[in-house]
Amino acid sequence: MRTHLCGELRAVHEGERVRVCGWVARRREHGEHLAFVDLRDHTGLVQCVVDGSVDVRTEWVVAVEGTVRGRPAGTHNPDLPTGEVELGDCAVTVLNRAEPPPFPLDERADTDEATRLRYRYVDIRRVRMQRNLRLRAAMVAAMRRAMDDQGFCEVETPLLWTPTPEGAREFAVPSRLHHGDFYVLPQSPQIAKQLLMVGGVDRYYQIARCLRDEDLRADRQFEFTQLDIEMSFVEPADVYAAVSRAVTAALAAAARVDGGGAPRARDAGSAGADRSGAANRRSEVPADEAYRMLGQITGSSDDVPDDLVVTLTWREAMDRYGTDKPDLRIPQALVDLSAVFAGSEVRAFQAPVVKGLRHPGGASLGRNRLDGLVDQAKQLGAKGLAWFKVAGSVGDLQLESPLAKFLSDAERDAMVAAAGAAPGDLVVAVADEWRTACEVLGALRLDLGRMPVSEGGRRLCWVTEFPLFDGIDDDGRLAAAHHPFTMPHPDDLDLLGSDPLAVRSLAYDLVLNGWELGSGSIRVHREDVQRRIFDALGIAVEEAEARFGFLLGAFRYGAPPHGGFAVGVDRLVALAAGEENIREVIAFPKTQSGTDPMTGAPKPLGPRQLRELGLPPRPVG
RNA sequence: GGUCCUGUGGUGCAGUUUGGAGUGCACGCCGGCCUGUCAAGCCGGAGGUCGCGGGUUCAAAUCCCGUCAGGACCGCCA
Repeated sequence: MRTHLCGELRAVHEGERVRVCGWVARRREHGEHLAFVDLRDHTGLVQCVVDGSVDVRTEWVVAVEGTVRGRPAGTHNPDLPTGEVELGDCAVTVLNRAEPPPFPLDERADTDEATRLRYRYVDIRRVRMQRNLRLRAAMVAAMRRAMDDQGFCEVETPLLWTPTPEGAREFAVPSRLHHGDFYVLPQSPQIAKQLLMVGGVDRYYQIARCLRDEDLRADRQFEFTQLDIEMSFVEPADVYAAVSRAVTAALAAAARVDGGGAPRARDAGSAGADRSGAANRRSEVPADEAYRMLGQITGSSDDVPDDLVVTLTWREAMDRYGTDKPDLRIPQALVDLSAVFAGSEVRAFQAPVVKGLRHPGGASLGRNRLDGLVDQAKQLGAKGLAWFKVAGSVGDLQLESPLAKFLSDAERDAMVAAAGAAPGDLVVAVADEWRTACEVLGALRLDLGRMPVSEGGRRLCWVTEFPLFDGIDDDGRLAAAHHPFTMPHPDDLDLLGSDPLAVRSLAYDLVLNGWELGSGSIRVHREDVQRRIFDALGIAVEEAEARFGFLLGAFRYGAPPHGGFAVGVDRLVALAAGEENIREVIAFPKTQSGTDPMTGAPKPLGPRQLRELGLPPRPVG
């Protein structure tokens, strides 16, 4: 039906008679003797010249047969890759008419997302979505290649799984053959992949769809995709290495797609897409930056600053950034002011820990903004927030603050020094339990320093040694931070009985610019250790058998030491695409309330179907 | 479950603070003109339940209450 793609036509094709197919991006008519039709397909846009009038409209589907020719002098279009040439002597065949699109496909337009989702099939025709979907495909292909090259075996695991009362809420699927019983859709292939290790697969991966019935966010959909990995006979460093190769391969592939490889999706559609705000929000990763990162992550390059990729323990991350997923693009870190205020008369500072944060230039913040910060701190669980505007000059500092008159000169100078503050800065401080103080200031740090995803470069870090347990759950029992099969840190095994909350684990996260890209752990493979963890969690033997029987059973038949990881593909692609939310890299996402404006899902089931599934009829009213 | 933002012809906005006629801008759409445009240009035209419901008022896009939808976040979540 076609001989060429629109976006590939160049001067080398001059003289060739070609046939291209696509959608009418625009039509420019100059009376009855001359008309221009810009034809668009997924590779780009080419100008077709019709000697006469032509009955086509925007978004009609047409085939154009024409002769490639150089454009007359002075009519080249430098905004188009095909701008040196055009199709002349065109014969236009209308393959299908189309109603005017419900919103402009032009990249400059900024359309309400609900409308875009309702007509997603039209939205996908736009350059942005074409580019994002191709970027995603290229990154997934690169990850597959990286895993294959490292000797991993791709295995599919069931979508119809068994309920496991652990972790996230699950989507339930009623059984037609066993009324009253349910399958669930997997939150992740976690248990299945561990069984594959028992099965001797040794190195497993899967581009796996995961489903969690939890409230949606900019970075969370009901269904999302993970590069799921599990490996036998490994230590954490082996997992880091395997994951790093896949992630850096994906980022390098993204750089190639985005940074100059052919075809360049951004050239499709309208000319001059660079002028659009939407286009400017995207980041273009130059290939050399991706390779620089690759060198960093694998440790194979010496000429890059060490802080591009860092490894932090969970405790360090909390202490310095107040979160387990630090955005390292923000230079400010939390500082400990406990020593400064150890003997303070300020009652508010008499707490286990006083932490501070410098906000450069923050002395200019108005009272409203400051009150807002105080409210925010309280909402996050702090008893209050102290703020100090630093004024004066070095050697003669003054503080502007409700608390200023209660501070001694020594305290004032020590605080300013500890915070690294200078006149014109703001210092905020929280006195509380260590974790609360860190988390509150961590949230404020993000609020004060947040930047668009496409700015500030890419700052990857591994966060390691997460706590094994994460406080007390609603039933008064200890809760597993990761999942109950996470291996305790070998140095902390003795604390399992005495001080479980202090036990570190061999669980780790990969974090990029404040986004949690993935997480994993070394798993428990020995029954005695597993029993001690269940003991600490308050899970009786019978209960453990009931909930995880088949896994524990499998572990009795020769479980190798193993561990793994899962990379959030949607988030990785979104970051590479410079998108603020993952819906932009998913073809058919759900809205925040979990609906699909295009299909109308979720919808009621008919009475016959309900009966077959053994479900009660829908209540009326 | 909660906090905040948004909702005005097909699209994107202004108008809402301080109530006074559905007023305006840009794009698109329809018709006409136009032989080198490329976000074509020029002329004309059509198109509105100001998300929905209630209240206050002589009068509501505007103020109040409720509700729905979309989004950001908290809770929740590997």
